[in-house]
Amino acid sequence: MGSSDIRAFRKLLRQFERQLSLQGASCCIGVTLAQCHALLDIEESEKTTTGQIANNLELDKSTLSRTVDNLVKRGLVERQANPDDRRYMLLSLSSAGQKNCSIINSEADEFYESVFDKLPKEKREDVIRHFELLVDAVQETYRNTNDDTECCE
Amino acid sequence: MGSSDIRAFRKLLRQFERQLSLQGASCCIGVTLAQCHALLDIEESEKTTTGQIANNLELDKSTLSRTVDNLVKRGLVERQANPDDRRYMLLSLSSAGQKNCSIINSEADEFYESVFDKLPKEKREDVIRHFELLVDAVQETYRNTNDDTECCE
DNA sequence: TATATTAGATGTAATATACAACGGATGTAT
DNA sequence: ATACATCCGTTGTATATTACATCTAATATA
Repeated sequence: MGSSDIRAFRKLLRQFERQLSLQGASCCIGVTLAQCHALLDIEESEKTTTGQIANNLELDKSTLSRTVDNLVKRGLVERQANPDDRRYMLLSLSSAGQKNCSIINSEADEFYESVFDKLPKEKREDVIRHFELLVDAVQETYRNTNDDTECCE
Repeated sequence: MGSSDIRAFRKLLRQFERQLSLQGASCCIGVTLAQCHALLDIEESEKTTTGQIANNLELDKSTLSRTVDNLVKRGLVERQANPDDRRYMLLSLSSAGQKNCSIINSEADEFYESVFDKLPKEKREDVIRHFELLVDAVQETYRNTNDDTECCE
């Protein structure tokens, strides 16, 4: 693993970042990338809290409070105080929200199916498995990194 | 490749997106993610044009015009009209810009070296190679996708 | 020469985001 | 039991990114 390998990898990564941000720019049902992630997060863990999602999405709690506000205004998410501890707000999908998640999921599934169609059949699982290794390694590196030596790209 | 594989992959992808956007949020030398990408783009192809970079970064030309504005104001980039066709602006790094790129590169190199350190030695190249397959497949899918069936995540 | 196209800049508006401060709810210690 | 601390979420405020539409200057084309 010479430094030129790292450079080549980083270049790929930038390209990928651009692809992803392009994708998120205008979302099919008119939700932003963060809103979309929040929706899918809520879908996955019903009765989650605002703070939990802020953590998952690496966003400030104030940002997420407003994101959720918008989702509530659009009628996609319902917010109710947890009766056991009324500081917490429990978030769940409305039926419209569930429908929207279905749309997002089926369109995204379709997109990525066609991505994997472009790969030779025998490599598809390898690509996923190695991607998982990468994501985990990045995750772990973040955890170990103190804020001083933060990277920037 | 069942649909549950796709779902699992998409979840990984969202996690990765969050990691990357976190990383870009506050860049080491105080440039944003797009500024950073623009700098590295200019570094790579000296005497490139504003439009070229806008294409590379999938950003509107007006957005990039302002991004470059900021980089010029910060003294990192120089902008000069192409004498052969004075509609074009040729962009190049100032010496301060070169220095900044070095900083970005060395910090990012360090970060990703430590990412790959987390992987078993024999898998590192595999991870990169498979990532490249993925990025290329996504790229190709974008090219083939008409705007109607755009994905959103 | 007149018109069309192109590159980049600017006006404008929408949006995402973070930080700070605040309010109410719960836990803790004296 | 009361005072203090901590915690969750919201709101005030400021900044920055971005796109679309429009504009200007430069070049190409008919």
